[in-house]
Amino acid sequence: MARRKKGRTTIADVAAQAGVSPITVSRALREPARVSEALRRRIDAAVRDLNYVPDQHARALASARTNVVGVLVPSLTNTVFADVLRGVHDRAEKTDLQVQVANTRYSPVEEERLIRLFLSQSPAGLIVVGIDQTDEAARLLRAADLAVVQIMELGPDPFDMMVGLSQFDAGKAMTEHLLEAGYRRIAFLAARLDPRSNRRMAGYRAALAEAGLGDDNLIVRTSAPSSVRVGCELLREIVTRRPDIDAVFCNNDDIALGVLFECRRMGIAVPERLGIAGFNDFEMMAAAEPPISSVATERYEMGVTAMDMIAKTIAGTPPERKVVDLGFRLCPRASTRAAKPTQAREAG
Amino acid sequence: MARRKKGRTTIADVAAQAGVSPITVSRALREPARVSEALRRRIDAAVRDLNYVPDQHARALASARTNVVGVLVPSLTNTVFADVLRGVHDRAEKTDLQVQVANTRYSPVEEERLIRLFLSQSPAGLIVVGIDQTDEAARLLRAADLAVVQIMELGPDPFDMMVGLSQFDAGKAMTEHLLEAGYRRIAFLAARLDPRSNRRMAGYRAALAEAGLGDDNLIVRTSAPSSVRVGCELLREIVTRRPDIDAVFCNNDDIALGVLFECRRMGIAVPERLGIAGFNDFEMMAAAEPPISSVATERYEMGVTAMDMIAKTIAGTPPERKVVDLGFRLCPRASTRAAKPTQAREAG
DNA sequence: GTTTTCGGTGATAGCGCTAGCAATTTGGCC
DNA sequence: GGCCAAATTGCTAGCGCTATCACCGAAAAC
Repeated sequence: MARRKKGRTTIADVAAQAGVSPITVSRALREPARVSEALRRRIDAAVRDLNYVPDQHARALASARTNVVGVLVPSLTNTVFADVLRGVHDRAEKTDLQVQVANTRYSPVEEERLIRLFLSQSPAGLIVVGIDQTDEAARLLRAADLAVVQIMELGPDPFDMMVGLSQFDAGKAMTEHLLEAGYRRIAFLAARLDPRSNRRMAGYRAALAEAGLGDDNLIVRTSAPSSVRVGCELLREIVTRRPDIDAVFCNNDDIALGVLFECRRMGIAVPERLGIAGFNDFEMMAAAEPPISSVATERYEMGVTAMDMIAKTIAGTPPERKVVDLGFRLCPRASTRAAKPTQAREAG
Repeated sequence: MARRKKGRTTIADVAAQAGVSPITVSRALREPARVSEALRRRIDAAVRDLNYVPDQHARALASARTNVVGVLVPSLTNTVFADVLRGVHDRAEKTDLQVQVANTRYSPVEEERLIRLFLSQSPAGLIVVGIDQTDEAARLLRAADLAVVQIMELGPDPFDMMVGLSQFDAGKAMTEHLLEAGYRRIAFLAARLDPRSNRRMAGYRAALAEAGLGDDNLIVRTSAPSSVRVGCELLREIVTRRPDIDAVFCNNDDIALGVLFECRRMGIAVPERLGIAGFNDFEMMAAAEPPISSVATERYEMGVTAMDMIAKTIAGTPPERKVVDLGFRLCPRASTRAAKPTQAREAG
């Protein structure tokens, strides 16, 4: 919308009011330590008096640096990323950093395009999800001189910083929990598999293999995006294909919820006849009837930490640890409390 | 992150390559119609050749206008707003507009602060939720020369543009559905009430009053933010206080889900002993057992439309209709199919 | 044929800020 | 008391782009 910003209060106005040169005001604002106490006070007063707000565009143009942190997420509706974004925004609010979100739609190619787009605007930092960027995207990020944080999972050879958890370990831990609860024929239900789901599934496979119970016929997936309805459908599919299963490990809570509803519809007793486990530990899992076991992850904290690492890096005091493992928390609930006691380990 | 953008390809590089002046390139990019066909082609080729990306900061500084659209939402985790934001982002992607999201945390004061902050950066447009801004915020928005869209609900005297639905009508419609289904003692359960919830509740009250069934003792609320667990608690509270209720209209789907789970725990038959209705029509409602009645709203479409209105306004071709009613859709399901047939209307 | 119009293009002058260096002041030291 | 280093402040010159006005040639009008 056109319009000269006629009235805009500029740094020159502040300088005049404080009786100093504009550049001194600029410094007082950016590096207070380099300006004498007396001037700093006069300048601060003038800034407040005039209600001065620096023009980010002029600042960016002159300094070739911005206060924008780009965040590339695979989905804007998935609660998992909404939680992360809340953390990112909350932490950003305490700084003068601006958050710019973009949606990669789970496509590495789209992600690369967006990384290029962001880099052309010299952001102060970039937050990307996971470790499966395209080779070219990885090259660009490594070459770029900015703060980059990879979130949601951990991996070797980070571009720069990293905060997440081992999806493999988490998937394995839940599977081991099911085994210990006495379940033996544990299916894995998943909708469209993103890289993190894949690693959770790998954890599931590893646990079953170690118990001598591996069986790829127990895995059911679909290419549809995840939803409660898909959970219903996946349950129908697995009980048709393998009526002998005694538990399902759902790749996420939406699916687990759908499974629970479908069990109710089909008259399958949970947890006696079928154990149900989810992943993410959405709030509803504990409130369900029966409460559904899940794996809690520190999503909000992940967003906060990622932003914190970037803020610290920009401030010139990079975080001590460049890779942070936020872990996960197994939340066993009634949905996996099988009749049989813990005679686990003895394999089946 | 310091660093001169040394290599940056500028408009001058493009101009040189195309053999024209920089200003002509600038025009070719912004108002292609004003440049001759021949030059436009040469310039487009040069842009592609050099991989030129305009510097948004320089552009903003020189023109005193930006391509930023601010979006102020009350919550970043509420799925309702996540849906809207997805629409906003999707539509923004087709333009060169950038989306800047901020969280008001349901506080009008915080909203006013953020509006001030945004306005100081002369955004191209602003999307705000609802019609309950502070007087000062309203004054600022009316005075500002930019595209403003109010979303989620409708009301008299819009600042500029508006896209939403009548929350009152939606609340009333669902209540009338419950009455027609034969329910007579219909409770209203709500967590922290935002202005839109309040208007839905007003619709509920109006419908009951018209049926001669009004009774404020049927309303239960809490100041806690909404969640499934809160739904469980609210159900316990209402059945203790009023064991005679035969249906609950939940202010949103989270609560409805909690109610369903708690009914199961307490052995209350749904829909025979108790009808359950929610609001928003989240995907899980149709998949639940029994499927839960709800009111669907066009949240994604609302985000798309709001952004579209802004894009059109900025392009100089404002939308024909400045106020768009996207309506709602009643989704009756098994959870409100009471035993008694439709002998409604006759009041009770 | 001259003037008016006008589509198309270019030259100039900043937008508000900061990098880089110069100038000035202060303080410490012999 | 003079000199150098450090601390403090200011000047100059843009960052990359666009608003504004000026210009030019060709079609339209007289």
